[in-house]
Amino acid sequence: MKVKELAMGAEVNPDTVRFYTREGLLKPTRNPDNNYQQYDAEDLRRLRFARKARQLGFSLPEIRQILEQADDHHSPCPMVRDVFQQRLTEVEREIAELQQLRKRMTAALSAWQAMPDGSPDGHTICRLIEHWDEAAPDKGKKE
Amino acid sequence: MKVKELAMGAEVNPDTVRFYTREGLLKPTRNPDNNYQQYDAEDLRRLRFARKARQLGFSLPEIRQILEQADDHHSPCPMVRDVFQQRLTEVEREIAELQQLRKRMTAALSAWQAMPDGSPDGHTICRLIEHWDEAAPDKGKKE
DNA sequence: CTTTGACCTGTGAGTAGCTCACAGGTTTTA
DNA sequence: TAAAACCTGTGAGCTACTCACAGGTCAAAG
Repeated sequence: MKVKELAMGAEVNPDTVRFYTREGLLKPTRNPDNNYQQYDAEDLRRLRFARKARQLGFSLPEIRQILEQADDHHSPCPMVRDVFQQRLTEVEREIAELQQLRKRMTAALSAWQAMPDGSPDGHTICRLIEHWDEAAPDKGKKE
Repeated sequence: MKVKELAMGAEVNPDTVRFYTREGLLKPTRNPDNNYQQYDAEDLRRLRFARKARQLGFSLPEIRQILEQADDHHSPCPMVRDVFQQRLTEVEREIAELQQLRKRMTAALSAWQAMPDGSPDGHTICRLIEHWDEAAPDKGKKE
């Protein structure tokens, strides 16, 4: 298979195929006639695997590690479980953080309803922002 | 004020001060003796403003625009309200997306409880991932 | 058989918002 | 007076792609 064929087979951008190849996730051979990359069914499996793993939140280095373990005939599954658990924890942290942010934002919005716009006066730029955490006293210590 | 002093005043990394200066958010003068950047109270206000706006999810270009409007003696507040509303919408979309992801992840995790690890056999790399969306039939079409 | 268009190649830049590293100049402290 | 701490600008690194570029290759149409 050539780049575009592989890309279509996994429904990704051909540039992504090239990128993954550069990154060492795919290891095509070469057609000695024209120097084109030659991918096979195994590469298609790897690419599809990589895409699914990405959707599950694995990073490219993690995916590369998993593929390398599989290449060495070790089961990558224990590692997959492990990394996956960590990712889940992190996703939950991100959700909590965003919900916190949304809370602060809606609080700020409703506090702003009552506030006039005002022009910059050399001391303040826009009161809405400069005083938003007083209006929404939920301390947003990020991270 | 010099870079580090301003940075401490707003509790940011000195490199962030330099970066914001490069980006045109801060406009220090120069000390002709040694060519050092000279910041004043106005810059401190701008920097603090920028940091608060970042916490609220404004991008640097947006913040620059707001500051420029204020420099022109126009009230930036209507724009602030507008961009802010958009950001809130986006934050809510991000939350929904992450919750969707978490749902898929927890579904996958519980499906994996029952599955053995297995070694790569030339057809599969790690069943956990390759079959995860069959186990968790919630189609995750990522936008 | 030649042209045209679609494909291939590698490389480098762009995305956001910093953060860090580097090499060299200045100021402060011991 | 010398070391430590700061300043300067510039450039790279982080993520996971995506796109642009210049030049080589190949299939079908004229």
